[in-house]
Amino acid sequence: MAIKKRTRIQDVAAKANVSMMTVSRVLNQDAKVSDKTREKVMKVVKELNYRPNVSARRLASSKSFFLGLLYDNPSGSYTSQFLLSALKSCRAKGYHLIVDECSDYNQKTLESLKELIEVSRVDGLILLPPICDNPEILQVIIDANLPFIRIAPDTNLTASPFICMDDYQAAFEVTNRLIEQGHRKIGFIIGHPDQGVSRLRYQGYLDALRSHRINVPPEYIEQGLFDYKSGLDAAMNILSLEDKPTAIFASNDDMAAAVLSAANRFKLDVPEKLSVVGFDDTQLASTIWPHLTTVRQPINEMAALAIDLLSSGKFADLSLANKAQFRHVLDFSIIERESTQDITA
Amino acid sequence: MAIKKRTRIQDVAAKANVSMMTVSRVLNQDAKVSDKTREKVMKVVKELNYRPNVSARRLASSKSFFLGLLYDNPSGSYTSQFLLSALKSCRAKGYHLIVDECSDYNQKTLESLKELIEVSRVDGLILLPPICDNPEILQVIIDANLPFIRIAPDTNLTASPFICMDDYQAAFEVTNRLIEQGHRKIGFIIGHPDQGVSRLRYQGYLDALRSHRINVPPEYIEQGLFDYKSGLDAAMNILSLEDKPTAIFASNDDMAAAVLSAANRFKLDVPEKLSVVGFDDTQLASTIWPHLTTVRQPINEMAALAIDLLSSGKFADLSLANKAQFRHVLDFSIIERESTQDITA
DNA sequence: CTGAAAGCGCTTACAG
DNA sequence: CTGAAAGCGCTTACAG
Repeated sequence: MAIKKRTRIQDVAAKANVSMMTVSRVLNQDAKVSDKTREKVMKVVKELNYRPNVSARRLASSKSFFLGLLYDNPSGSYTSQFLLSALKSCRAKGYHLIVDECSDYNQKTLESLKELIEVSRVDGLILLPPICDNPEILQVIIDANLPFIRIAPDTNLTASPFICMDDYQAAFEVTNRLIEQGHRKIGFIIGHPDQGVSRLRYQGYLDALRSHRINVPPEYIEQGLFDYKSGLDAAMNILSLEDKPTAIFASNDDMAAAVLSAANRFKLDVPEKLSVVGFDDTQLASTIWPHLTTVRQPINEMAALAIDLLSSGKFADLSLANKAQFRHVLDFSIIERESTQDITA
Repeated sequence: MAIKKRTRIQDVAAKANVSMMTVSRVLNQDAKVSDKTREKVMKVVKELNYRPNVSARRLASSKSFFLGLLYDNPSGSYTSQFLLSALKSCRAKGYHLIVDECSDYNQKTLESLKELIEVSRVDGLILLPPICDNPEILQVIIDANLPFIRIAPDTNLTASPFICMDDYQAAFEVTNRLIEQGHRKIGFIIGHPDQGVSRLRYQGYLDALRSHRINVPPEYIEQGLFDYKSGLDAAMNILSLEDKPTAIFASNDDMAAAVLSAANRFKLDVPEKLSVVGFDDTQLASTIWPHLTTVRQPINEMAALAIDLLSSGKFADLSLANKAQFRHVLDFSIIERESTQDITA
């Protein structure tokens, strides 16, 4: 089979009657090209369907066209969904994503990170929660003077631009929704104490209750760890109470799934006897029965934005001074499914 | 901050008193180097912690050091687990993985694949089921004369080396286990008809019953599609029967989760009144309650092996003549959890 | 078995 | 605003 030669920058230059340099400048958004030349070049680029050779570009330039993604928990569907989106965005932008797992945080993690910076020479880094709040890791990245973006960070909010959703508002609204549906006795399972979103969701829940002058007994509130087991323990405690709540809001879907199981053990039909709300809208939410009412996180959008910020030179301008570019709060939505019910009737 | 210069092949060559070429040969496993020279070079490589620059290598050589992964279903935890492992293995071998989604199979899919081959110039491809059985896709890859490995293929078994587990044997054994536990009335939910593993699992179930001379009424067997909804429909049908089974074996975990929900609706306690078995040991299996008894697929091992075969030059030797290298059947294991119970007592 | 030269396809740095 | 030269760090192809 004859192997088709890939179009090179030279081919474009020849056909457009300019030098390679000019083509290179056009492609790299260099300002110093006349509009006329730029258009001429772009026309040929499209005709020839030219796509720069990433390896040559990487070799010649100071940029590596690698981006790194650091994550903690490989099993979470949050992580894998984010990863898939990030991979897709990177490919579209001619970058490659290097993924590094940082669970079991230890000295090796830091060495692995340093290798990512020094050997792979990533141009930028994305940190998922909760690794994005680890001070030692942040310090290494800051020392290397590397651009990085954090997803839903909790601390050091001025250390880097970050992307998040309004966890507080989402929890507030979904709690409000339960109240609208007639619920007054609403239990809550708090998320993992290491994650900032846990506090935000908890506060949203509390404030929604307060704004309706609803008091909730302390036994209705349990600490969880974002996993199924902790959710089950918490739910068993709450549902063992003499005076049971009519609804339980769990800080993520995994724990909400556990609430479903606990309700089952207590022979409490969901949603007839107990409404259950989760958070995240992971795949689990529409896998278990009844399907969970939950809050959808814009995971794909977060990933795409992170890659976009890091790959487009925009990052250089970012600073605390430039607030608008610094903090990105994306929209969530509340998904009502079969696990909640209006009890005003 | 002073940027540390990366060690280059020249640095190694200089320190080892040989030419760059010799270092290159040692690193690329070229046979024609004396043992003495090889050792000398390797010693320096280790001392300097030299790691070749992938981009330079890629640019100079005919290999791209890119591997492609084609998958269908992005939401399956099977897919994401495979992906994560493959990513890890690739990085360890100096390769990069380009991931391409082929769901909604259409003309665009083929074009995207051609781009992967012609523009990205992948050195090899991994196909996940069921895309690995698509004849048009296979034809494109074969025409391009590209090495590829399929995971759990159903058809065209001689078209490429493949990796799988013994789905038949696993289904046989897990059904046997149910029989040992006293179950005689065992329902079954078949997997998606497009996937070869569905038939293998079904056959394993049938043969286990037959080997114990157990007859099962046809109403105990339902067709599913590997998703929750189809599993729910199937389970509702089976559990609506007057003479209910004491156990249901679903062809994957998602459908087994649905059986749990259906049992719940019929007020059948699991495992007291109904034992439930899944397949795959995805995260879901240990998330829902009760935790599922299921078959663990060696997903991580499959991914690592696929990358290993494609990245090590071994592939060139592979052919039908070399059977041992052609068909890789990895070990499974049966995981017993809380969804099954012995009823002989 | 080992090496000197050329080149992969880009960008950097310097000119004009 | 545009271009000619040099070089990124490797490997291929050719010598010896």
